[in-house]
Parts: sequence; structure tokens; C-alpha cells
Amino acid sequence: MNRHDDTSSLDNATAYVMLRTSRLLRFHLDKFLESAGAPISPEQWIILFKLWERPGLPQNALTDPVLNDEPNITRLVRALIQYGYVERITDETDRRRKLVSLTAKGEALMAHLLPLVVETRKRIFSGIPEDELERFVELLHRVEDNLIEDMTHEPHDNMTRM
Amino acid sequence: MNRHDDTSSLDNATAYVMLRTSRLLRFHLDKFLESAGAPISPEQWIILFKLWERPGLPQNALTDPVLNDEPNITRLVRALIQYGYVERITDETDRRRKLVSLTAKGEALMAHLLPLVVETRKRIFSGIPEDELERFVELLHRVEDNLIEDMTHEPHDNMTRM
DNA sequence: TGTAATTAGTTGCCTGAGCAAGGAATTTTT
DNA sequence: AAAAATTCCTTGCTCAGGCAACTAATTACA
Repeated sequence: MNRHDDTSSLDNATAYVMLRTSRLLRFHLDKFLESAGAPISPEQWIILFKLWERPGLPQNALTDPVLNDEPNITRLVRALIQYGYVERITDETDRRRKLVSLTAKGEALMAHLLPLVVETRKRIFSGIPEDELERFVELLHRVEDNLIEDMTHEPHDNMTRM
Repeated sequence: MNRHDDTSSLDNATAYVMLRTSRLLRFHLDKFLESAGAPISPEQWIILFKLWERPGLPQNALTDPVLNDEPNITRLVRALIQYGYVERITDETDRRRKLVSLTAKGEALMAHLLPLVVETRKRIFSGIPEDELERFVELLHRVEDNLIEDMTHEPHDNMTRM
């Protein structure tokens, strides 16, 4: 790896560009939600979306090994309850569980936001034909698989402490 | 947007998948650095890489409007100095500036890590032909441009408080 | 030339995420 | 059926990131 060839430059490093783009994506979503009058974070938006798709989920169904662990979900849901977008009831058939749903206020928020999101999505991916976008997502999934595969095969034991 | 069609599902939402993949990418880099014996964070790795490419940069050249603002650079560089990978001298032609470079120890670390990184990169993007990878990065840049463009055209003023 | 504006870097504060440990309810084991 | 293990959720701790305010050095301006 030469100090100044193109492949070594950070700006051309795929991983680096992905990191940048996704950070920007989160920032953009944050600004979008703010300008749409929704006082929620991108992470809370994801929760609301999942609940909109499938109401009455237990909290652990909201977790994601990559994005949000259980403690995070607890905090995110708590905040959404305080805003009044979400309600949480104990599952009487299994009292460990707490089932989470959108309130009427939460449904109203989603009804307000979703059309705007669809529009925004168009702008974000404008100039990219549909089939390329599909391929793009496929590649993302491929990378994700490779990453997980690689981590389960660790360690490579280059444990020379520097 | 129907509550249960495919386009609305989060798992198929490009932005969501990108968010997941990039989070995973950062996690993978973190584990890689650890297993390679380098006690640094992915963010610190980026700093070291930039300094390896171009030694003697002033700190503000290390900032990135998306990834790391000035306060962050200050902290990251301070940590790297404490580890002994980096040194910082005041620019005598402009005493506001502090010029940052790799130490011999930092150079040695990079010499150790870089070949491993090249290998790892191959594994991460395996199964994806070179030309597709290039297109992939192009699309990322395109999305990034769209995002920035969109944010500068804000606000759309849907400021109805929900 | 002296005052204002700008630039580079730092510090402090607040929020959000990762991780370990704890607590309550349920299931498994013996 | 009592004890152990598991599951679901919560709390507490620590650390990184974003933002505003601050200091020091330099440049612009009047």
C-alpha cells in the first residue's frame, strides 16, 4: 500500500465513504423530523415506524443487535411515552413482557410524517434508477453478511501489542 | 404508503439498511483494531490514516464536517498523543496552529496495521466485482450530494407542532 | 496604530450508546 | 414442588459526539 496512490486514499475507501454517508443520512433525518415538527430523534423514528408496521410488539422485538440493544429500547420507548406517542401495557399472559403500541397521537404523527418521508426519500435517491437502487441494497446486505461472517471467524491473533 | 407493502418495510428501506451496515462496519473495524493489538478507536484510526497520508497537518485539516468537528479532533489527537502515536508542535509561522504528525511509534503501528487492513478489506467486499464496487461508491457520493443539496434547500416549513 | 473581526484550538455541558449488573416473572430441572 | 436457569426489562456507569462559549493568535479596517 503506497502512501499516495488512489486506492489508499481515505476519500476512495469504500468503508470511509459509507461511514460518512450514513452519518449524513442520520443528520438529514434529524433535520427532517425537526422541520416536520416532530420532536423525536432518528432512533425514535425507527421505533415509531416499527410500531406503525406492527402494533403491540413486546419491547424485545424492537431491539436490533446492530442498532439498538435492550437498554436503548427501554430509554427510547420511555421518551416516546413521555411525548405521548406510545403506550406500554404489561402482557397479562406473560407478565415479564410489556407490549408497546402507538397512541392516537402517535398514529396522527405517523399519518403526518409518512407522506413527507416518501417525498424526501425520492429526493435523497434522485438520479439513481430503481434497478440500481435495488442492486445497491443487495450489495449492502452482502457487505453486512461478509462483516458478520468475518467477525465470527475471528480472532486472527495478531495480538502483538503495539 | 400502505401499512404492509414491501416498499414501506424498514428492512427494505435503503436508508435503514445503510445505517445498519455502517454501524456494523464501525463495529467490525473496532474489533479488527483490537485483535490487531492496536488500542485505538475507529475514529482514531481515521486520524492516524490521514496523518500517514500527509504528515504535519494542522488540526483543522483533520476535521470533517460530517464525521468529526474541531472539539472531537482535539480529543482524538490528545488521546493519540497519550498513546505516543502522534506528536503535536506549534507552527511558529502561525502560532495559532498546531501541526500534527505520526511519531516513530505511530509509523510502526501503521506499518503493522496497513497490510492487515488491505487483507481485511478484501474479505469485507468479497463477492463484489471491482466495477460494481466502484459504482457502489459513486452511488454513495450521489446520495451524499443529494442529502447536502436537500438540507441547504430546507426549510420546507411543515412546522406544525405535533 | 488601535480596535474589530476572524481563525485555530480548547473546555464544559448535555445527550445518546455500549456494557455489566440487577430484579421480576416464567420455565426447566430434579 | 423447590431450586436453578432463563427471559424480559430496567438501572447505573462510562465514554464518545454535538454544540455553545471561551482563549489566544492573527488579520482587516478605519
